[in-house]
Amino acid sequence: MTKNTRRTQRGEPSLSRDSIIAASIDLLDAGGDSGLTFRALSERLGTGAGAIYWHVANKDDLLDAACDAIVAQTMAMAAGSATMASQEAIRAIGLGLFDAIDAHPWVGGQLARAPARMPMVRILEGIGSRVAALGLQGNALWLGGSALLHYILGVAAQNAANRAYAQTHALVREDYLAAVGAEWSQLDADAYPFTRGIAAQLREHDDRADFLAGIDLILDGIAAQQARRG
Amino acid sequence: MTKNTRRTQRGEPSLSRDSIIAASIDLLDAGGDSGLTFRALSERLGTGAGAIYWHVANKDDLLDAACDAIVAQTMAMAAGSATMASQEAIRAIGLGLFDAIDAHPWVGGQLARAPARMPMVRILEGIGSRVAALGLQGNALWLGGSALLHYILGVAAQNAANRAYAQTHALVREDYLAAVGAEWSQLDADAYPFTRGIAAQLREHDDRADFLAGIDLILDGIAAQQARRG
DNA sequence: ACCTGAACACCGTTCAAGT
DNA sequence: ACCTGAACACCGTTCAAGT
Repeated sequence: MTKNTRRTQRGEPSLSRDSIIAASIDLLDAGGDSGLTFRALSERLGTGAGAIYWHVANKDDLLDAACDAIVAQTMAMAAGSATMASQEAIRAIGLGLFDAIDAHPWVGGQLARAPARMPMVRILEGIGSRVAALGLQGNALWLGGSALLHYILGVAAQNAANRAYAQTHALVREDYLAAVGAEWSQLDADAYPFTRGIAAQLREHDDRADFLAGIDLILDGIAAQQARRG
Repeated sequence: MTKNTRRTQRGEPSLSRDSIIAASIDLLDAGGDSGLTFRALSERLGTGAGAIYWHVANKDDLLDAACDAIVAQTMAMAAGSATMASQEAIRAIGLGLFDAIDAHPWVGGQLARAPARMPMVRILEGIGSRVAALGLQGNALWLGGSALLHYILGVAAQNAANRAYAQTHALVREDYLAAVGAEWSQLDADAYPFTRGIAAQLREHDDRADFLAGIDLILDGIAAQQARRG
């Protein structure tokens, strides 16, 4: 993610798709979705806005490539564990993604926005192949894989949104949760008994542990249906 | 959703928050996220852009209110069935939301973007109270409720993103799925065996049935853990 | 082949001025 | 109290012109 130094060797292009993507990731990490603009990017790279369009098609392409760089790296690390049991491997993939989105919250939003593209395919492949190794086939395999995928993407998007909201309103996690908890406590007691009841748990909960528990719930459901089919 | 007729009674404000929200929903339904602008909205309402700011705080407020109008109506309909078994009620809520997002795809994106706000609280309350009725308490209740919530929001966001992508590229569902399937079929056979294998199923699958199967998977997982706890 | 940078057609939001 | 509409500070994207 080092700053691109222009035309380091004579005749070589001063800009490359990779350096543009790396700079984009830096901007997104620093300022969230609104931190990446072609103006900020061209200033950082020391070029004009038009030059960037020679290497990327448009902003969607750029966001997709930035997201894919993070996801590809994350999946490569999580997949290194070939000797793991399938259930363990699925948890490892989930946690790897969780931590990656914790470090790069904009990735969660991008995964929710760009469906069926490479980043999602990488996750699908990682999850799906492990579900297949569990012994599922045909429709059960499809359903198990897509349930896990959608759950993971759902948590990713919500985490990203929570982070973005807190950042926009200049709140740290603690204060953000306290504010939401306070709001929920003031909901109408007849209409929102459940939400009022859990408002207190909001402050103490551990996103990462809860995320893992959700994966286990789905894995248990898969095992139960598998046992029922015999 | 009828066009606001200005100053129908003398002295009455010609604009109202409700009429602004209704017009916003129309624009979002017709043109997706990019269909809602203050310029399009003010033209449709026959006012200036500044007038709208007297009734809504900003665009986020407007999007949130539009989303909440749809979700509130959906939850009110799904909650009408008080005699249902809890598991049935959870499925009914899920399907109600699925169909609402099918009719208003932008709602899925908005749910992913605005965390812990009223639309999400309504869903949380509907789901959580039914999970509580299943007999869960304490941490198990929290985990079960949030797993179902995240799964539902994850599917909602992905469906919305798929629809938005297809609309932007002027594709009908069939052609969109065919295009994605074709892309997946051309992935490297060694790196993406799973994804290549399910590319064919992509065209035949039923989003709605798959969504329901995912809910059942989580409900089965909850039941299995409940049985284990005795 | 690659880059420049001004220009275009948009945005959300503000605000003095009106009624 | 409510509305007008021009103005402001941005966007992403294009494109003639340069090297």
